[in-house]
Amino acid sequence: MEPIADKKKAIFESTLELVREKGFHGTPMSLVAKRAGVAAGTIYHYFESKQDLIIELFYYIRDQIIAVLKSEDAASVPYHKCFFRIWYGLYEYYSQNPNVLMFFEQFVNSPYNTCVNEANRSEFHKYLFGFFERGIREGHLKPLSPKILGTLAHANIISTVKMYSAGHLVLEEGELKQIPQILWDGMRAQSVACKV
Amino acid sequence: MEPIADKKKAIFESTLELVREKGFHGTPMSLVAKRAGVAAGTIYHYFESKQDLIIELFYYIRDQIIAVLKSEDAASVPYHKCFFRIWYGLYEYYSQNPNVLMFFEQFVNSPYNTCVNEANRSEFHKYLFGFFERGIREGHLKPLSPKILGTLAHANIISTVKMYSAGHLVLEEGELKQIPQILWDGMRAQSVACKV
DNA sequence: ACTAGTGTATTGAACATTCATTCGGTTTGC
DNA sequence: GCAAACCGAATGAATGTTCAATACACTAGT
Repeated sequence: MEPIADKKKAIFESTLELVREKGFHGTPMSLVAKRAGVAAGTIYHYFESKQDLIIELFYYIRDQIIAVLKSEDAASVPYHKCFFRIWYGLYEYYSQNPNVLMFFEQFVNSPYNTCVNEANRSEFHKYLFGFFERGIREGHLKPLSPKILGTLAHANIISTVKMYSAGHLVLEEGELKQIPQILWDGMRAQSVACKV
Repeated sequence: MEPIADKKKAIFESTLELVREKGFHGTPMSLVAKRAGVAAGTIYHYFESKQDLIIELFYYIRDQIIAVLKSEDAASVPYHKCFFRIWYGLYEYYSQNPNVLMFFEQFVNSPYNTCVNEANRSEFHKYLFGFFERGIREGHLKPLSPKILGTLAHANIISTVKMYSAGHLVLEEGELKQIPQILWDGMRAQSVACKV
């Protein structure tokens, strides 16, 4: 994987910022160009069209998120610990990259999402679901579909970050620790004695 | 609250469909008009601008969702039961109105969301958080902020519906029952004996 | 070392199109 | 007969994209 050309990266970052500020429809190519410090025509040297730019950008950040996932997952670490490490890892990443989160959320809820073929979209899911598949297999988690557990976990993280960045969340000491705990308590294999 | 004029409702429904199909930026007023069976100018009789239309539409569906919430919440029903009733109620509503869900998600992740003042946005939250406040007060739920529990619960419902409507979820018998159960197990006040 | 040559990167003004909005006129309901 | 509802072609601004021209990087030949 060769390093991304400077200008290409600048165009990505510029688009990320603008989409957060103004949405897809309020982000003209002329502004993308200006903020990236390039000419309008240059964008079309790297990308076929606006749609192409946005889809490529989606892949670009998808790979970053996968990297976070990989860095926090380790078969040598106890599963329970990995679970929390991944939770915090993604939480940190999204918190520190709010542009990414907003773009991501706008993207997956927009018709662009259907432009991405299944294989590419689920590259991220492959890793996420794999982790939960392991948890089920090893008996740490309730025996549901890994897809379900993975999706619910991710939604949990994302909505926590959104609360935080919207300023709705007073991060009282320990409150941040209890959120992944809710998730864990809900998903972990219940001992029979606990049935209410 | 007087009943909404036929044309106005037609414009709302048309916009809902189109936003799902093509996103905000791919939804021209001319198409909204055509699909609603009205002239372009008529839209401007009911709404000041496109932005106004979209924000009004947001209120329109917000009120529908509040209605679902109210219809499933009843102080006379045991809390635990209400919890599941609300979960299924919203699940059903979003499942049967996928346009609403898509619009809602696009809206809250877009800059339009910042056009809505806090009081209006949180009209829905008022009811949702109120329900969780009660659960905490009565000792059914973990003593976290109602905002946190409410937001996590809603995210849980929404991502379940999205999984379903994306076709990723094989609704094996009982699998749908386990998802709110995960939520409940995570949020309910843990009896001390259960600590692992 | 110098030149000519070749392909890539970059520019930004110009173009064609799209789209939100307007407005003068027409219909409808009372 | 009047006001509100409605129409839809016209308008003007905004925007994605193109393209002819320029700058740059690199090689090969002398």
